[in-house]
This record gives sequence, C-alpha cells and structure tokens, in this order.
Amino acid sequence: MCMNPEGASSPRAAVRREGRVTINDIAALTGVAASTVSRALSRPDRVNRVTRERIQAAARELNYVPNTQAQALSSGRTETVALLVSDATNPFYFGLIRGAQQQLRAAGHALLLIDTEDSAELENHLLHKVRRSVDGVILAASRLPEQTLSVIAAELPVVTVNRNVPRVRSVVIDSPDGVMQAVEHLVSLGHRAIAYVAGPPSSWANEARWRAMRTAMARHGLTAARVGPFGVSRSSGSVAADALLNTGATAGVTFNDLLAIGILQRLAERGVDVPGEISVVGCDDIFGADFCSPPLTTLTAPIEQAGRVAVSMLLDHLEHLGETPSRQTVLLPTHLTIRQSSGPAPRR
Amino acid sequence: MCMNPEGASSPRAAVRREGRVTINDIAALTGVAASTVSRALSRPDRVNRVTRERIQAAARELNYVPNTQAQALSSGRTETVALLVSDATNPFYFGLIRGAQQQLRAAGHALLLIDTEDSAELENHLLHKVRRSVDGVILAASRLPEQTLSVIAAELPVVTVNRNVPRVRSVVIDSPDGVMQAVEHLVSLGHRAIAYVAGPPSSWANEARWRAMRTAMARHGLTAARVGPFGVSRSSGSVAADALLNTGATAGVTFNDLLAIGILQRLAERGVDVPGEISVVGCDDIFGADFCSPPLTTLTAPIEQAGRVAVSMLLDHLEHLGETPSRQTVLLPTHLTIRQSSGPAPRR
DNA sequence: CTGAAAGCGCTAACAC
DNA sequence: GTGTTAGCGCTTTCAG
Repeated sequence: MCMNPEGASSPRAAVRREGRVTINDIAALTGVAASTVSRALSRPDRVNRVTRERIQAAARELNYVPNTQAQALSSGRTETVALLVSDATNPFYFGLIRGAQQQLRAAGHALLLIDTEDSAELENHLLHKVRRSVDGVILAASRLPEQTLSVIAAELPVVTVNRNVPRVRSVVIDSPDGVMQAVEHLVSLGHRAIAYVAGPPSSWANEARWRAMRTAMARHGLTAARVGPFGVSRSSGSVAADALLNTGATAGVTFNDLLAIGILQRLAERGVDVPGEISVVGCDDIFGADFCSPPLTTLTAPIEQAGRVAVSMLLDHLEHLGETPSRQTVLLPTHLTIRQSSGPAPRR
Repeated sequence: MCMNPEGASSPRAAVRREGRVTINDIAALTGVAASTVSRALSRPDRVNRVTRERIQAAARELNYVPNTQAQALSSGRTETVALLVSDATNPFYFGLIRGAQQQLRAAGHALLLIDTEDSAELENHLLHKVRRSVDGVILAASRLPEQTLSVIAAELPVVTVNRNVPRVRSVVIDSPDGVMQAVEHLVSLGHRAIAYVAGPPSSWANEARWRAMRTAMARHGLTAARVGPFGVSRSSGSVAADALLNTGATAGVTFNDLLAIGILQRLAERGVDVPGEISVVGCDDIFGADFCSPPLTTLTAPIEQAGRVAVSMLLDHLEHLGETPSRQTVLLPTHLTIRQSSGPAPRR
C-alpha cells in the first residue's frame, strides 16, 4: 500500500538465497538436531541406522545439496584440487587434464584449472591465492625455482609432474630413457650427427632430456649438437628448423612434438625431404603426432596415466597428512613409437 | 610435563590451520575493527584513506590472503565459474577453455572445469552439485533437453555455447552459415552429390548444420545425402568414411574436424585419393586441421573468442541480476578456410 | 547414539 | 567513517 523505504535494493548484486535447503530443514523435518543430520550425511556409521535412513530419505526428498563453502569453512577440507598448467592450449595437457579429471571425479573432488601462462611469477601468485581454497595442487611443468617449490610444498600438499624436487612428491615421465631409445634408433639407422632441439630453459624436463641425449651419444663416441632454446609452439618450429639444418645434422631430437610438428612444416616449405634428408624425432606423442605429415616418430608418453597417478598420489597424501613426507616419486615409462619421420641417414 | 589426554589426534586428517592470517590479525595489528578491515579490503572507497592505507599495508606485511570459502559463505558470491564440456579431451574445447580462462582471470575469477563425459545425466547431476559453489556456469555443447536447461537457467546464471534455448543467454558459432559457404564452394567445383556426415543426435549444432546443408543444396536444386550419426572421435572416422563412400557422393561435409580427420585417415588407408576422388570439408578448424594430410578444408570457428564472449556475457549477467533476462544471443561468424582436402569433382 | 553450543573467516546491516 | 552485532551452513567438541 505504501512504498517502504527499505525497498531500495542494495548496490551489490542481489544474492540468490531462495530455495536453499539446509541441514536445518532436514533436522526440522525429521525432528533431530542439525548436528545429527550432519553426522548422518558425512559419517553415516556414527549414527543409528534407522535415524540415519530417515534423515537420508528426507535429504533426498528435499533435494538437499550440501553447501561446499560451508563445509569447507568449518572442516578445512574443500574437496577441490587445483591443476596448474603452463598453457591450457598445449595439447600435451589435454591428456593430463583428462586423466586428472577422471580420477578426481571418481573420488568426488572438483578440479580447479589454472593457466599460469608460462610465467613463474604468475604461477607463484596464483598458487598463493588459491592456497586456502584447495586441498592440494598438482603442478604440471612448474616453472618455479626449486626452493620456492619446497616452501610451497611445506605448507600445501603438492604433487609435481615432470619435475623432480627433493621432498616433493612427483610423477615423472621417463623421457630421458626414451631419448636414449631414440638415439639408439637413429644411430642404428646410420646417423652420426644428431642435434637436440631445446625447449624452454626453465623447463626441468628440457635439461633432463638433453643430459640423456649427451649420455646416449657419448656411448657411441658421438657428441650431440644443441640448438635453441625455442618456445614450445608450432610457430617456433620455423626458426628451429632452420637452426637444425644449419648444424648439418642428419637427425634432430626435439624437446616436444609441438616443436617437431612445426619443424616438419617448415622443412616441407623449404622442400627438405623427411626422412630422406633429415630425420625428426619428437617427444610426448600428442594429439596430431600420428597424422601430421610425415607422421612423427616420437616418444610415447603415458600422459593420461600421469594425470591419474598424480591425483592418486595427492589424494593419498591428503589421507595421510602429517606422515613423513618421504620423497616419493613415480617414474612412468615411455617408449619410442616409430612412424615415418625417421629413416636411414642420407649418404654423404 | 605430563601427557595431556586431549593429545590424541582425531581420526580425520589433521586440518592445517597454521599460519593462517585472518582479518582479525590485521584488525589487531592496526587497532581497528574487523569489519573495517573487511571494508578496506573489499570496498576501499568506503573507508577513510589513511586508515585504508594502514590496513592495506598491514595486510601486505602479514601476507594476508582472504579465505574464499568464508567470503563465499557470507556474501553468496564465489568468484568462480564452472565450464562444462562434454569431453575435456576434444581439441575443440582447448580454445574454448583457453578463451574462458583468460577472460575469467582478467576478472579475478576462478575456473572450475567439469567434464560431463558426454552424458546428459551426468551433466545434470554435476550441475546440480556445483550449483551453490559457483556464481554461474557456461555450458559448452550441452546435451540437456531444452526444458531442463530452462529450469536450470532460472535458478542459476547460465550461458550456453552452441546451443540456443529460449530465455537463456548463449553464444553460438554460425556454422550453419559456414556450411552454406562450404556447399557453395563444393558446388562451384562441380560437385552435385554431396553428403553430410552427421555427429551425435543429441547435439544441437549437428541438427543446425544439417538443416543449413539441406537448404543450401536445395538452392541449387540438389538434395543432400546424410550418413551417421557417428561419434565425435577420430576412430569413428573409419566407419564414417566407408559410409560416405557408399553414398556415391563426390564430397562430404562433416559434423566436425575430428571426424573429418578420421575420415581422411581411413580414405588414405583405402587408397582413395583426396581430393581427386572425393572432397572432404570439416568444421571448426581445430588444432591439427592445418597439418593433417591433406590439410583440411574447414569452417574456421572463432572458438577462443567464443570462450571469451561467453564469460563476458556471464559476468555481465551477474552484475545485472534480476534484470530482465532478455533472450540475448551472440552469433559469431565463421568462414571457410580452403586447404587441400577439397577440389574439383571427379569426372564421371 | 544424540543434542547443545561454539565457532570456521568473512560480510552486512545497523548503530553511533 | 567506523564499531557492534549477527549470522552464512556446516562440522566438531563436549555432555549426557
């Protein structure tokens, strides 16, 4: 009948609070205390069977959905895990994301995806920011210095992928071993001058692969050339291809497939025959490696499995907090998948 | 000196509560009330400049990070947006995820990634579950029936991608227009028998593309054949290729690139020349479309932009809650990118 | 086994 | 402008 003065809405967006069913509603409906409802729902074994069933029935009937915020606030557990990737667009991560997502869902946890845009600074900042909003984090290809990682791992459950840091759990794909296989493969095809096409210097895996390459070459009394560093995008492939050609090598092992595919494209442009004039071996076996042209010989990495394992390790860690943080690291094997980008060394 | 009885730790994992800095610590340090700290941090303009600066300095010094759970609980805003995709592994989503992620970060929001595994049921379930944990959701290629979507949109801010539902905001990529361009292209190359290779029936976009195809063909007095439905994976391409060949068509327009690439592989296996014997046109221009063999003629979709726009619409919606939910839909143009998988129709 | 009560950390009226 | 006071919805001692 009259305008009430408090009718004016607040400047902040109205908060939707309609329709929310809380444990109190269930408590009221079933005539028990809210705390009992809470128990019945989150630790069913701690409550009498008949009350429990009555409560669960009521919950179902009212279409109750727990408020995760509230749960998190009072319990300290968020049932959420953050996955930090350096570039959500990199096909390498697709499998990782997928594997992690699967395993997480199975455990009823949510996945917070964070793109660090390949910046250590941003990575650190975002990590700091979500620290309290997640139960733990998975760091895929972290760009952070070892010391920073140690500090973070001390205050938050962490699992790294493809990055080995003392006292931090990690799953690493054994690409170095794969690189050795690749070198054997190339050497047996008659190659003597083989170059490593390096990725970002901040990448731990990059250095690990390079080391493996030198070792493998040394076994045959050969020394590996090295070009780079290059960015890990297909477009970096152009420069990389030219640099690779310049070394006079008859074969190149690249930091990853993205780079390798870029190189393949550039070589085609320049009319260089692969593998006739030069062989190219990639790393990871990402989506596309099997249908680029020529199909890429590469190190097949169990990426999806890595995602699953990382999650398992993290969840396991969460269960046993406080226990000795044994420097546990899982090594996943790779194998060489031979396709058409590698072949016999050209005659001199 | 003596063991205190409460020393026994609880059976649940210990909750880490060490080192947490709260607004109370800042309040104590600066000698103001906690509420003032809260204000100074979240609505700086509502507090005296010098107090504000003192508070901000203290916050920085103590390395304060707000507890998002608590913020969410009391404010109702979570600063988190969920992105539901039907398959996190589908390269189509990479760009979408990336675009969304970018825009979200710029606005200081987090991204909850949810994989619905292509199941309407699971989609509905998960949506229900996160309803209260996010400010809004972006539904990429939802499999939900229109009515369900309407219901959800009524109780939670929603933006759909490639799915048009009355009263639900959406961004749709104008592939139907692109399909028409594709048909013109093929017809002008002399093709008369053109088939549509269908994707999942539950996909809204699939039907939209098929309709566009028929219309475009009709304009030339032609009728399109249709094969399928097929799954949207490369492996479905084998069956699809055989079915396509069976129609006797000289060209095929496929639901998406993944399928098209699969078809290309199968055709190569069967020794069918593309585009000599048959032309193939894909849809989306995903990663890989430009380097498969032959490179795929396809409809280039602004996928990343779609992700950004979807987020913008959603955030905008959040700002103006309660306002008339005008059925706002943004149409993003596509264009035909001609590569080597399409060519003149073969002579009879 | 269940209830009462005290918060989790923060925001949002409402006073002053 | 700033302090006071209630909660947000849930978990978790602590009694009984």
